[in-house]
Amino acid sequence: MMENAENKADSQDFIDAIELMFFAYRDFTAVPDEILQARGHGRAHHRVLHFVGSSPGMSIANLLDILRITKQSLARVLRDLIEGGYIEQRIGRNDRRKRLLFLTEKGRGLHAELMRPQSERFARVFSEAGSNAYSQWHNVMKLLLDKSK
Amino acid sequence: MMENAENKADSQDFIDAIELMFFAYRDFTAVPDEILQARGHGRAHHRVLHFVGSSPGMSIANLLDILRITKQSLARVLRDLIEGGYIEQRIGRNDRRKRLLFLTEKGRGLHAELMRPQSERFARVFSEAGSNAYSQWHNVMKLLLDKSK
DNA sequence: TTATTTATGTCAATAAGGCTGACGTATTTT
DNA sequence: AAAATACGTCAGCCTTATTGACATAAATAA
Repeated sequence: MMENAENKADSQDFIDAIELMFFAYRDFTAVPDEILQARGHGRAHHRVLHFVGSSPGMSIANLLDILRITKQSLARVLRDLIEGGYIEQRIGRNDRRKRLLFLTEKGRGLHAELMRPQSERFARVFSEAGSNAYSQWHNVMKLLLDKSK
Repeated sequence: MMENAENKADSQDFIDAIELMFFAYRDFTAVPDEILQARGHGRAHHRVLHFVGSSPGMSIANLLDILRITKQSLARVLRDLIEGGYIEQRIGRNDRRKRLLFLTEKGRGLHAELMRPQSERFARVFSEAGSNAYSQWHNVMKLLLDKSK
């Protein structure tokens, strides 16, 4: 590893990085938030739709693990989505205690609508940033995660 | 190393990127959230401390612009921080309507305590990710921001 | 000088989305 | 048969956000 002072992130860079996390997340969630608000849902609904959409058949416990919220908090959002016809539950075949979650046709429609602006944003960003920008960015973001949990 | 011959981000990569934004932000804010909760504050207090700390002397309107919340929302948090002795207001010299915000000594202490785990996290990440990881990551994050606002 | 705009403060009501605690039920595991 | 697991639900509370209305002081425009 090069001890090149110019290339090395310093403490001002860390402050900038902290702020970038805030601004990027704020702007990134703004468009789906608006779409959802118009339908009477919120960001919490988006997250559930997203994870059920990208991992169909996940259990409640599985989803709680990902979201790191309590089952009481999830219950309210999930009830909205089930009553609204976006998500359906099916009893597990192997373990009949489990309620496996799936998007309905309507749910897939909303999920796609919410994902589109974010996918387009990333498509534009990675196209502007150059050919290997994705793998570099992805690598840093992965390292930011808590692996202990 | 090279799994993708074209090196171009595809739609599965965009889904991964969307999830990385969620997980990275969740994990990134978890440690300061715990520190603050133990003192009876929340994430909103952190944001105010952070921006006042890194731009001393900013006005209320300035801070509202950055946070994109209403003044009524800010008021509660700011009152906590002023009454708790973390932030002080000084009347603007040029424009006496403005209330310029500064951290007190106590505020700088808490600010540093909150920033430390996040700085250390970034220091570790960028050290593991290689010498030019910071500038690449930074570039992508900047492109993610809404420039229109 | 008077009128208006700007910067800020504050009161009241409301909502979303978290939390803890407690209890119930069905199902699986021991 | 007993215990653990997966889930549902009721009740109450907190933080952080919202909208709307109104007040005050200071700067700026007419």
